[in-house]
Amino acid sequence: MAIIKKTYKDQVIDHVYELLLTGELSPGQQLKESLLAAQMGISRAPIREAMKELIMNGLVDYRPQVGNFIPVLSPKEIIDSYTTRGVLEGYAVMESCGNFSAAEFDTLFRLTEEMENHALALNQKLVVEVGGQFHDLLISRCNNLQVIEYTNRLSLKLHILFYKYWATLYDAREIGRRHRLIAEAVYAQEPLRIEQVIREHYRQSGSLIAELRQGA
Amino acid sequence: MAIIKKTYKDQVIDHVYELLLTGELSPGQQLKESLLAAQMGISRAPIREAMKELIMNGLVDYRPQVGNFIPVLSPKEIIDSYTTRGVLEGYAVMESCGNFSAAEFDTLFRLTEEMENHALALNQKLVVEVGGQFHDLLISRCNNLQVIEYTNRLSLKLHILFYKYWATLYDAREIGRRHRLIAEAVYAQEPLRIEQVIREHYRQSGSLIAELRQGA
DNA sequence: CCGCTCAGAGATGTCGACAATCGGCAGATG
DNA sequence: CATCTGCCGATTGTCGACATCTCTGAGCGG
Repeated sequence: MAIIKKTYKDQVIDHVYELLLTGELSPGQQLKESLLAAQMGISRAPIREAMKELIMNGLVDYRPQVGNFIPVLSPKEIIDSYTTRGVLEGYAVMESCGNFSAAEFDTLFRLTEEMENHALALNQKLVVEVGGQFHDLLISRCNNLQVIEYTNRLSLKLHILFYKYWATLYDAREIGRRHRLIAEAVYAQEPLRIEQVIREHYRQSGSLIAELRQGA
Repeated sequence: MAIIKKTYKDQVIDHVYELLLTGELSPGQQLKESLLAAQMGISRAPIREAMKELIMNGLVDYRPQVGNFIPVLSPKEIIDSYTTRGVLEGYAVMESCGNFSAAEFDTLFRLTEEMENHALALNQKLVVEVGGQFHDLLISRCNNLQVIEYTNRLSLKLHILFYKYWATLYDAREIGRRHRLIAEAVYAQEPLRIEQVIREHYRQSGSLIAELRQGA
């Protein structure tokens, strides 16, 4: 078993993730170091450490001498972030599409079906979870660690900030159709098509989320 | 005039950049907080703040409970980093190639010639500087801030870590040829060709630097 | 009524000291 | 001689207090 060391800083990060996912923190809100420190019963030092990491991942906006804020992303910024993820993930998969085994191709298609089924059953939590597995598998064969690092950073940021919108983005059929498109392109091992379809997927998802967020 | 306030943290960052560029810090070496604090006459707190930012930009490797180290990049990691920059920059330019003015196209070709001339005159410092202007101009028309942010981060990291290799990467003719290829692709406004040529440029540059570093 | 000044509150920035943890070395043990 | 164990020095992790900066709004003058 892998033992994991949890420094205070890491616990703070997890705590803020929770606050964001549960909606206790809203965009634009300030994250006050003293308040967080008091709530968690620790000093401000590890809070500040955690803030730096959150800033690095784009989950917190930092204004010098003023404070840390939950970012308020404009529609364009949302689309840009998703588009960028599409660029990175598209490249990662394109570059590594020859590394997949037959079993992994099968898994891709199986996950697609699972997602569609969970969506039909309106089990949105499982849709998101399986969706995560799908994309994790997609980039798992890429050995360009730099690309993977940036991809994962963006992925985390978008997951935390827009988790709640995922469930209602597409209906069940559309979810299946979209991911089948990706899986088929990867299976066909056509680099250009892979990049194109993944980029398009994220660009459209970003646009939809931007609209949803606008309406809300 | 824009007034800029230099917090200690920012000064520490600049200081470490200097140490890296002048070679006073070598890959693998540890950056001890106490030592840096003593040398700069400040406490460890702003040092730690600066470390976080350096870590975020990939200029420092962080090992929990152990310390901060100048990264030792393997040849593959060097190539991966340059490849990733090519992917990001390629997309940025491809996506914004329609936004350039006629004057900016002219500038691109002019900078290319300047680089070649400086290279012929063996003025390597100016080659690097004009090269920076060339690439800054290339991505200046991109309005996807997320892509620009990642591109600039990677750009900074590679600049600081491999500045000293740039000068001897290519001979003068090759520098001219390579950048003319890029400028022409942008001028032609052919998206696919732009991405392809920029990716290839960085992939090859990364490979060469990896070899040079190996030999040294 | 509008705009400026400036003091106060509250936030971040910095400090020096203490605690927790890691890596290596000496010595014990088989 | 090889290996394990426990200690030791050094470095990072955390703390509470103080310094400095920003924002706000009350008061004043035009």
